[in-house]
Amino acid sequence: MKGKKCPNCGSKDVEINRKSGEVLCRSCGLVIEDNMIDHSQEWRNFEEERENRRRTGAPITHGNPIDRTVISTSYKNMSSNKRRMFRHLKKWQKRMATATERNLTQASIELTRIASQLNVPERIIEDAKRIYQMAVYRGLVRGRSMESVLAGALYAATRRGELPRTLNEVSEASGIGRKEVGRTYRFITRELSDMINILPTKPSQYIPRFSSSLNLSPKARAESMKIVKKAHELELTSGRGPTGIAAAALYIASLMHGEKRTQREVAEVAGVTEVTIRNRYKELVDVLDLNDKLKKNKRGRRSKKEMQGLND
DNA sequence: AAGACGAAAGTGGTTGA
DNA sequence: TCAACAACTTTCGTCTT
Repeated sequence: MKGKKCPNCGSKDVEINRKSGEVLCRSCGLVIEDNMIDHSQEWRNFEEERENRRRTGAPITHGNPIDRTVISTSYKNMSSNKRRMFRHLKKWQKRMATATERNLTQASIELTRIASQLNVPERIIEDAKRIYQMAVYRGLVRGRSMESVLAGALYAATRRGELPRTLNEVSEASGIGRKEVGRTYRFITRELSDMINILPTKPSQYIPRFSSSLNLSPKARAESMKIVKKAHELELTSGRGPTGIAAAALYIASLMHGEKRTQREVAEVAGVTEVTIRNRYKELVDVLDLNDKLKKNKRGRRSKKEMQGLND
């Protein structure tokens, strides 16, 4: 399988996935060949099928059939009728291909805009682009807005890149409702599960970002990391939302080091409610035996300098 | 008055029959 | 396909600082 080029972007960086029987372009995510598996597509819509195909442009399944089946340019030995027909098909082929390209260009611009609000590193933005492209080539955007799929792709990419943003954050940056982001995220990751795999996030992945949003000292941050680690060892984390655990750990750490933050403040940053923090807080304090340590610092107050830091 | 606490009812997703 | 279920949210009254 050497010398293969991606018909979409021309890159020679092509990968063969033996498990799924697909040939995948590493640069743009296009599935070039898929001989073994039939993922039955959603765009089959019986009555409306014919209409839909025309109205929505290229009937792109995973692997763009237009790129795979290049209509011959040799018109020899054809009747003039046939020739006309073939020229017609050619024209359509070109149109549909450029429509997809335009869509991807537009998406790329939009994605950059959203991502810039979240301080996401370039490599994650690129990953999100690739995920979006795969979604497009598999027809997963149909029935969804481009923005919501982008939001889902970006959320997925931040998780893959081990720098997860919360659903709240992605929702705010993209203007897509939080539930909607979650739904599309779940949908596209399920549909693309053979190409991308996403591990559950860990509370520790949120600590650095949250603690800096809360202006906590490095000492308090290290403390919260310790708490999270212990919680993990004691299996207090399974089935719980990782952001809630991170939030509670930060809250506890803030008390222990005399840098008290209110539950409200921590909840805001972590995108959970105070109730959730209280629940995790209780569990953590019970199991980790932190009661006496907390009592010592109960009078901890903020310095003026810290207050200043919060006002920007 | 602000923050913390906890009960109770509601939401949306997962799971297993 | 449906009901049971767990985690989380919303709302609200009460206690604490």
